[in-house]
Amino acid sequence: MMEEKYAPHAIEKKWQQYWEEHDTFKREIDTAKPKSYVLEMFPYPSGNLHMGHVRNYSIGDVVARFRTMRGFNVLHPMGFDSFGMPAENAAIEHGIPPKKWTLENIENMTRQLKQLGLSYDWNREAITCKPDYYKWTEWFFELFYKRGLAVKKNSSVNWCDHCNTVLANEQVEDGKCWRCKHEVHKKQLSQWFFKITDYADELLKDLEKIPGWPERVKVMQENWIGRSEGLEFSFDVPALNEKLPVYTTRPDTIQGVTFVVVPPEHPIVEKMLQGNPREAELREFCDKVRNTSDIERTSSTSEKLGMYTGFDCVHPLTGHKVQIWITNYVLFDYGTGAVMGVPTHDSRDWQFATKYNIPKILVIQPKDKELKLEDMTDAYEEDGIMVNSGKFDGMTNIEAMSAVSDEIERIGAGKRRVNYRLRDWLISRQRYWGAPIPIIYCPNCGEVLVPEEDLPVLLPEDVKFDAGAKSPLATSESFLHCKCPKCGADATRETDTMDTFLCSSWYFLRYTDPKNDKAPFAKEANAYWGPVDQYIGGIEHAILHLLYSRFFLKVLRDAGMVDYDEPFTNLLTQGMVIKDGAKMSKSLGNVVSPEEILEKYGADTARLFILFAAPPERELDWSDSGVEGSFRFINRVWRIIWHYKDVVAQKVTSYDAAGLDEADKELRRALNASIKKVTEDVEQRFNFNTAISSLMELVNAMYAYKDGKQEYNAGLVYETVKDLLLLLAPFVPHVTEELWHGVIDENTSVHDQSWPAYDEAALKVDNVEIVLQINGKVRGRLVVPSEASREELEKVALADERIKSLIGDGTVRKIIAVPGRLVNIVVK
RNA sequence: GCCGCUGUGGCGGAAUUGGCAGACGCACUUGACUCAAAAUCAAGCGCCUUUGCGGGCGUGCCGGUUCGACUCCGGCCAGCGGCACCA
Repeated sequence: MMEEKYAPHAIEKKWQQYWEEHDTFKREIDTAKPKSYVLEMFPYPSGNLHMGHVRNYSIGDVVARFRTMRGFNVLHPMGFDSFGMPAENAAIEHGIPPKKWTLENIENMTRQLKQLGLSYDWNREAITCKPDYYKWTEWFFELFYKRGLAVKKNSSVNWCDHCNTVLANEQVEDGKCWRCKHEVHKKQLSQWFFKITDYADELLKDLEKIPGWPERVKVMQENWIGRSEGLEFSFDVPALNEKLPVYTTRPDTIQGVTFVVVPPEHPIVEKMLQGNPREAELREFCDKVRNTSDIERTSSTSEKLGMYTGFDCVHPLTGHKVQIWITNYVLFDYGTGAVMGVPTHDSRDWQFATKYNIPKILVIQPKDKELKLEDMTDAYEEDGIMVNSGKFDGMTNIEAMSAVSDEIERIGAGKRRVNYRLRDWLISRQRYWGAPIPIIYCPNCGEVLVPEEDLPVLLPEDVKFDAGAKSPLATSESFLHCKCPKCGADATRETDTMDTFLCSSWYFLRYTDPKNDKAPFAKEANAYWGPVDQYIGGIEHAILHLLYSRFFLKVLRDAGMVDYDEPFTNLLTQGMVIKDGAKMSKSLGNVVSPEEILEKYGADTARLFILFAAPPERELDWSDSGVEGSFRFINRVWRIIWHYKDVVAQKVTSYDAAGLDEADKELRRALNASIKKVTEDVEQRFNFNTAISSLMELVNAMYAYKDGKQEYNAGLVYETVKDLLLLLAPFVPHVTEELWHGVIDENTSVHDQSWPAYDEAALKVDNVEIVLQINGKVRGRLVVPSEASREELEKVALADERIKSLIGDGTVRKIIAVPGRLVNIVVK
């Protein structure tokens, strides 16, 4: 039944069809089995899979298939993150409707995914741009709205001129749009936000609850959230009868304050400008600062500029007058948007004060030397002892931090406060291809939610895509106009859509109950499957998707929909696929398309190479001859099994372990060592590369056995062939299925079998080669019984002729014997 | 500037608890098979030195701990990635 030669294409097509017909990967809740939820980040349907996808999904597939064979009920779904700009650009540039473009791409990519032989339960597919999915995205918006977590507010937001839309903070990289790489600038607009900052503290704290995440991802999230503890207090501005609040993490330096700085955006600026004798000059300066690009303005290397406003405020502790300056180096949207200036203990303030000749007061002295103001060239930012600080003098600055905070709180000038770098998540987009925001604006009732029974608000198709800076949805008359659900008056719809990252913040929950039309998912279904046990994807989502999803889940938990705190228990971030030292890209011309590899070698070779070439977290260097090597290995497996097929056909399924000869024992040892290695590498470490190399060693042992034997032990050969196929099955699912049917059992699937167990006793060898060292240098080798004791080892080592002559008349000071490994003789 | 990761043969990588550095594969060399080539099978393959046996050196660099260090400690260097005027 099996062919003599390995023909990947026919085999792969055949078994893909077989799995589909037999629903091999369909999964239902089964409380009798432990569950495991294995998930790979779903793709954006750009049209074609790239090698990064192949790597991501090959890793996930091995884990899913392995865990299935280990007895888990494995949930392994796939879908498409299918809203977003590229579909809309296709419409603008080529006149293709976004829906058509997207669905065709999904079709093509689904075909490619199926060609890879991935063990997905396609019955659970989730496609975010389909109404049966985005209905629930809209529903979640309403849930957040009702919980006070979705709010429309006017603020300074990131705007991309190229994409004609606003962007979330997380979507601005290096001052540029994450998607089109054009420069982003700030705009004052009224937009919808999700209040992720309400969860800032928990998002930070709960990183402790996910030890299964890579440290670096957690560090990135920690930095992004940017928690800091400090003091917020106010300076009185008598001339305006106002208070000017500032935030500091260094309350200990408060007596060193010699100025206060505000950015042009600060509301107090306008009050100081009106009627100011230098109004024109100051306004010109403010405009100049406002017009510098954000990247330039927020770069720490930019020159610090400022102008004195002519206004002073009063220091809350000393009562001294302090000048108020307008500058370019304060961020309006962090803290209170105003900062106290301490030139002696903050490097930025030092630069500023030096440039404008503002006085400096030293308030901290280092413990080991004495600083003199006139000798200093920069601020002293380290710890020390308080000076020039009245009653705080003599304290360490650490003590002064709390003493000053206490004092400020006592006199009622301010309070301790925690601040975050994290900003609220801007979720509205002035784009067409996204889930509509289910809000209606009524002249009488204001903002009104679309009633739940009217969801989904469907995307209209009669729109103009090149509407410029307003949402294309505003160009559809049929969409725009509606009746107020509360009072029936003529009303209009919100024309912005939601950020696609919102759609992808809950898709892993939908997979647990994908066909539900009463709710986004049933609590019971999710209680069985959730949370995701193993999540696999690219590091580029370290902040964006992985932070939003964590936030989403916490809100759903508070709403009683789920009973756990974190969506992804374990996370594996796979490295990039590179070639010739660089990321594969069209412009470099080093792209290898999965389709050409599949055509030339088939899916099994592509999968095997990608898993063998590097450990999953590291970069993978694509090598054409390496692929060739993987193909060769599969052929080698094929030939050795072809060679043994008649022995296997005898179906001798047992043998007497006590009656084995040396060659038999060696093969049996290789088999059991390989089972152990592959099991541990896949289960505990995801070291697929070393798992595969041990399988290569096993195959090499099968070749050695072939040449070293007159008569095969049929039982041992049967066991070896069978177990080899089982061990290989998660990596190369098609060829193992073919061989399984061909030589082991034509009536069952290799993928329905249990993972093989190893026999510890079979790993033992009778004799081992140990190393003889003198002063740590290898000076000889000796074969000894493997259970030889320390004393015996010492004895045989000292009896060795070569060792004896090398010791000569030196004195043996010490002998270290490690059974099974070495004897080290220390000679003087 | 701050934080993180990575440095091992010609190349990808292995060494899981401090115990033979270089598993496995790629490339290369040789042999068998062949009229020949490819494929396959078998053997060799860190560097220097030696006819050979052997000897010396070797995991980015410098030092330390140890009988013994790719592995632990201290100090550097290089490359990559993230954050970056967050007060």
